[in-house]
Amino acid sequence: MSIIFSKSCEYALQAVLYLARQPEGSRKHLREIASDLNIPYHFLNKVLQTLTRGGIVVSRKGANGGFALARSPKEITLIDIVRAVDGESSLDGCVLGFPACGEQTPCPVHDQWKRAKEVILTMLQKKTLAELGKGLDGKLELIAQSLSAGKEG
Amino acid sequence: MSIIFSKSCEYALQAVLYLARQPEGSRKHLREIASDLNIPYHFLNKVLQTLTRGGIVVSRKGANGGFALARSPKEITLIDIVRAVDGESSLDGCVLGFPACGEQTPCPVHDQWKRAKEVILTMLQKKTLAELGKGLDGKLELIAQSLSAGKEG
DNA sequence: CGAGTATCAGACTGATTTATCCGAAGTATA
DNA sequence: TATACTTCGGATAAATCAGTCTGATACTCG
Repeated sequence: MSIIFSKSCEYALQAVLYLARQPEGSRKHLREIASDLNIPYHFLNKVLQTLTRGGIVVSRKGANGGFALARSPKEITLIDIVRAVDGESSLDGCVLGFPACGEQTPCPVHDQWKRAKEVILTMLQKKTLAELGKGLDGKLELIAQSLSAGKEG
Repeated sequence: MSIIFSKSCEYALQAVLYLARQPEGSRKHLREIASDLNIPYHFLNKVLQTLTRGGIVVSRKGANGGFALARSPKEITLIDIVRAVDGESSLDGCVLGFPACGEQTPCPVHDQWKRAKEVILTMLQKKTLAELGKGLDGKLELIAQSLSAGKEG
């Protein structure tokens, strides 16, 4: 299982990254997203509902329906998705679980964890979806390929 | 819930840190550890059994029994405990959940996550229990105090 | 309007994690 | 040997997470 993020959150991040790479104004069907990213259809359904309620994506029912980003990929960072899915405080709390850990009574790794957290937060909020998407032109396809290859084998 | 570590692992880290602060050669009862650290007795029981099997602590049954570190606090780092409880590969895998993420086909945050992972690994293996314990003389007691105060209030 | 399509919403199942309980087994002391 | 004490280990329950299913709702187009 993943570190840091729940499965729901992983799927959400993948799906949003996927939508960010679509031409602006277009919509993608749940069916297509799930199949391309190899995510269980019904599970992704719920995740996308959460993202819709969270204002990250917009949805449209019926024929010609589907999902699209609610805002431009230039205005969304990964932390927005994490907050919408795993909640606001998923990065708070003492990493060793001491309930009273804080600046006055720090746990043995308090300062070091603080530094690690900063690196993680930077990772999540420094770049927009647009910038992240650019860096991997063609790579998502490669990932998807090796992915489905692994499924068949 | 915690990032990175399971509840079992958190408890294990707390308990081992606690044992590292006891005079060498002494033993502590499960009852006392659980009460001091405010950890569910029966659950900590299981965790300490795991640590015993993992060679982190030694146990002794019966009167005058209890738990103690298997080695000197100078020879144990936190990563040893994490490995014994959460398993070897708890820090592996793509943080976004892409199964095919790697050096050839990196996910959008692959390099940044790599850096974060290094910071975390350093945190876990750079200092020994002895060094970690020294830094917080008296502080664990403070933590425990505010902890039980919170329980009563 | 009616048919077809696609998301929405909630209930449901299964797996894993967390937490609890209790009898068995080992140890010290008298 | 008897007794008290403490960990060991398996069974079980509760809670959370992951994944599945189904009917309702909303939209498009003929």
